[in-house]
Amino acid sequence: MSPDALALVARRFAVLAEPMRLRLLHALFAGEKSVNELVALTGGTQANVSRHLQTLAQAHLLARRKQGLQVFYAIADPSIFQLCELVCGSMEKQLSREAGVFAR
Amino acid sequence: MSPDALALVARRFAVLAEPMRLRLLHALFAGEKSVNELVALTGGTQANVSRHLQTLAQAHLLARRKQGLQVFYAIADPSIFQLCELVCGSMEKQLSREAGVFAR
DNA sequence: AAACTATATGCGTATATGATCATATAAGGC
DNA sequence: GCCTTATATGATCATATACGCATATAGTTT
Repeated sequence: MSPDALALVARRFAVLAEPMRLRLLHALFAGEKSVNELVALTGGTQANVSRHLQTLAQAHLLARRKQGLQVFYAIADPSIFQLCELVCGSMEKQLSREAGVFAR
Repeated sequence: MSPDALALVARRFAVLAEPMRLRLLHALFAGEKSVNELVALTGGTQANVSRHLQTLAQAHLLARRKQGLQVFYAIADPSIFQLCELVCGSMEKQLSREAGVFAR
């Protein structure tokens, strides 16, 4: 495994390592949304949401589509879905005997 | 998705977002190894390797086994293998037309 | 017990990155 | 052209964390 490849994989994980970005991805699971919609759905500030969307787009996880005044973002890398399933599944197992954070 | 759950998933990704930790996981793909072996394999300092191993163990990704003077670490969460396959596969697609970082 | 080996940890520093505020850019309506 | 709306970005601050050095702990050998 070359150092370059390692750095790229690490970067990919780092992009996924922020709660607000996970919130945004989760909100986009249902389909394409505008920045304003995402601001409303996540409860973040406009500036912060915009920045995180840019981070996700630069990582090629989101696609950006401009239409008039609005910018629409959508999930561009379907492997995200499997990734989340995998991680959530693994963590449910780990926490199965502890408090039911994932339960409800 | 509760904020608690999001924070936990984000934490899981953060643990995987460091090149040295990925190096250690990669080295452990072949099976259990002592800290000294991992120091030799990764080229890191003993202190740094020890710290990263602790981080991975606290995240329940590695199991720790003490035997005499040595401590052996091994992959405890098999979902790691699928995770890496998934991410690497996704990135190969993304980079397929660019420089062959993953090629060789 | 003293010396040695393997591993872990406290501390200081450098760097990265997230949040906020204010402002800039871009596009549409008047 | 001017005003409004939607989004992006520059500057700053606060926080997190990786690394290196030195040292502590645990276990072995003699």
